[in-house]
Amino acid sequence: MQESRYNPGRIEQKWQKKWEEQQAFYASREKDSRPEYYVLEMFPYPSGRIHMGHVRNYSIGDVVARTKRMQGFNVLHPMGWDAFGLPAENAAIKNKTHPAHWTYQNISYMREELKRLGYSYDWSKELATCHPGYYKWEQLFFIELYEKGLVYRKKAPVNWCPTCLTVLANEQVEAGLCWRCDTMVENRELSQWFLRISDYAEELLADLDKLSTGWPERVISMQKNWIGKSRGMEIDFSVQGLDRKITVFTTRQDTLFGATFMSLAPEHELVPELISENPAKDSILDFIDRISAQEQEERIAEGAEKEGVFTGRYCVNPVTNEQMPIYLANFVLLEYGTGAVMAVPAHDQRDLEFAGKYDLPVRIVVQPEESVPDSETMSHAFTEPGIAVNSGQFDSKPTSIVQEEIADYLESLGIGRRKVNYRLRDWNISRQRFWGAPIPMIYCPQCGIVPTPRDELPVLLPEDTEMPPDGRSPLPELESFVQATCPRCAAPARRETDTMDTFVESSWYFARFTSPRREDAPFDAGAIKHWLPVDQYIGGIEHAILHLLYARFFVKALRDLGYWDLKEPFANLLTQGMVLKDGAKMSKSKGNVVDPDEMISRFGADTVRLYCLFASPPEKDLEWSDQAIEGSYRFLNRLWRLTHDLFPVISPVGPCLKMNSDELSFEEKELRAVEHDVMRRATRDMLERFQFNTAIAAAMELLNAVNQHKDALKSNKSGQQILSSALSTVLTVLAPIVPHICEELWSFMGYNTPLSAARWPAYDFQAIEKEKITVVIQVNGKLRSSLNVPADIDEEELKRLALADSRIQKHIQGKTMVKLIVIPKKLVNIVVR
RNA sequence: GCGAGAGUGGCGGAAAUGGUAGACGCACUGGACUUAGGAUCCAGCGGUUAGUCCGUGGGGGUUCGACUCCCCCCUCUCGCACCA
Repeated sequence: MQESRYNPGRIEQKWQKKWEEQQAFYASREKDSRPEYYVLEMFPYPSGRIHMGHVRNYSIGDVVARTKRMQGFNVLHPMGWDAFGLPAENAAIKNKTHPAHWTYQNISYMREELKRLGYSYDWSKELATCHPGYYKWEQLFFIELYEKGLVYRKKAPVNWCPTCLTVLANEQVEAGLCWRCDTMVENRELSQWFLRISDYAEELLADLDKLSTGWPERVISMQKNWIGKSRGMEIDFSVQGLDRKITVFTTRQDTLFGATFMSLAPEHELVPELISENPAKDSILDFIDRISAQEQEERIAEGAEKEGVFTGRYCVNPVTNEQMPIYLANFVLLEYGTGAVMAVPAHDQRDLEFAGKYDLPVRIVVQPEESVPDSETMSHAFTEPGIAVNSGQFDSKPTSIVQEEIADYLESLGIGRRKVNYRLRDWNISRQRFWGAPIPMIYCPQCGIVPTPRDELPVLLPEDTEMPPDGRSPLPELESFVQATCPRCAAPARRETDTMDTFVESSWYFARFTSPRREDAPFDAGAIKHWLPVDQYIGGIEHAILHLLYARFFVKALRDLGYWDLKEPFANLLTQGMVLKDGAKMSKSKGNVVDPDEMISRFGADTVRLYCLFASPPEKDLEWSDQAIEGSYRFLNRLWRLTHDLFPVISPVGPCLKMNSDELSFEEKELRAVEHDVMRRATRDMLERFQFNTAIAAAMELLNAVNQHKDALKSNKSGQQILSSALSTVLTVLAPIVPHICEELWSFMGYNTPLSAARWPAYDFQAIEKEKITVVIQVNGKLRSSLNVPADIDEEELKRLALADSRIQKHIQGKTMVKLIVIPKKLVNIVVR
């Protein structure tokens, strides 16, 4: 017996159980001829509880998965856990337990939370990246990449976070602060493992074009920016009195004649030699120490004073043959280009400021066409293109030409080379942490660095260890872990104790989802071919650079290891906006967190899902409102009540019922027209535009129309059928959004196959066509009247009616009609003078 | 500074290709039903008037007609930033 009151708790549990028993969302590629569709949401870190951002992300993904299924696709929709990471270590220390324990506990709690939301995941594909069955393959990739030369170890100045006690990748440093804990990052020298992502810079950049139809412009531009390609030259300058040359990178070789001094990064490798005979050596060393000791942030802070020191040496400008004093300058970065800059003060603002401070010559070599700047008084460098002057044989030519001609000239002399430079650096994946995938390398005193043999993988993370309370990784002191035998010479050796950056795990999990239990290989080749690339990827904009760039790189690197011929991981990307409360991101410190569990127990999962999708379109930020969510709850109650009220007259006729319109009454046609039009709009909004808010609005309109027409229609057979069809359409459209209540009402209406397996109906275009339509009449483009006329009215008749309209008459009387514009079925515009 | 996105009622937001601005919802107002209602139902709801006029950040322009297209400007958000 049906309850008359809407009880979300009861029905949600009921349907979740049914879906699970029936394995309704199990994805198999065997014996399935349907086209495949892979929809994936960014998997969560198992922090303990899901938050509203997850709910929004996964609700969007679930609508996509469910609509695609209804559309006849074989949908893969998996979920898993990005399970390595520092918080587990901190929690383990605090609770005197093992990070694995904390992590798996969180996973089981959060899995239940997700299940309570009714997402249509294929839980049989679930994976956790901290499981040896997962990271084993990551270790294999590491070794294969090492053997291919795409992994290397080098001593490098690294970003060290003193709070997290680990190294951070450049991408993980935001304005000089640790991305995770906002601590000021320090510079340190450490030997680290790097992935050669910079080898793929050009391909990563070029392939962004392939993504331009499926990815947001914003993300593409951020990635382009990050890769930072610039074209220019490397130019050699010989140092006077030393058999050395300094190589610079410049994009403005056309200004070479204006290069009047040289700026080096204080850490530049030639510096010791350059200053070795300088009597003021000590003060120069002091300068270097001072600058090097500066925090990264301080050194590159906006408006930081230009500072430098003269080395006492000169180099020679190869085209003017003039002496250029060599300076060390605080603003020159060792990491970019060659760590050396030819200074052209007239045409570079930084160089101009530096020249002003140290009284160095300014020589104008590019002029705008109209005016001539004065090198004595200029305060802003002229950086635009212009005409070359003071540039020998290149004079009077436009700089764009000079660019090429100087490049040719320097190349012919062998002192310069055209060069493309990228801002993208290699990816440092070493972390001095415990809770991560161990880097599978062995240090042998005789043989050096040797990979762990493949048949010894995985290098297991010890499960019986205790976390040192100071937060350091226990691995270096854990002899049972560290002690190894050299695979090459069998001598006692030591294991690498660094673990991998957790972004490595998330760089390939989407592929593992296609065959997550496979034990003899990372991927099932057939499954890869079948499912990949991900058709629709959904997640937060905060991953626009880090995660998405790494994943793209991994796909290309694994392609080069022979795993697939895939070029890109994610064909389409949807970046959803943040969930805000009181205009700000939810956070514990602000005390504006809305707890999903609490909302679910108050209103039910369907209401929470509905609100998340209705309050704004997916890409925009969503402002959480405790008041507005009640509106969503009210709507579901209305849907429930109306369906029950109509119970005596409704029957399972199917959505968008095909009927012969000629035999219907006016009201019947009206409702039927709304129904089919709503179906049309919902199809467009949900399937093509991912604008669920307007699709929901359409469903609400249809329910309003049912309510409005119900008394007139429920007394006869065809009216009842129209009502039943309209209600069925409401349920069908809303099924992907609020699946539990729709399933319940669907079965209540008498359907005996579940809505989750129903087909997305086709609407009847003719049903939408109305017999009488409203045509707007304008005079000089201003709305003056409107007419209710037959849809098939003849144009001449429409003009006649428009001109005869009394309200129109008033506006055109005594004036000359210049023009009469008729837009069929829309409007008439009378232009008078 | 460079790149991207966005400015529409009290609020969240609608308006494919230029063609009734404000769909849908929240809040609010009035009414009905009720012992009561913060439940539900019905009606109203951009501003302003006597029929009007004004309204999509501001200013120009194109057009019979502009939230939509073009130019200039302002504001906000995000990303990058002493990148040579």
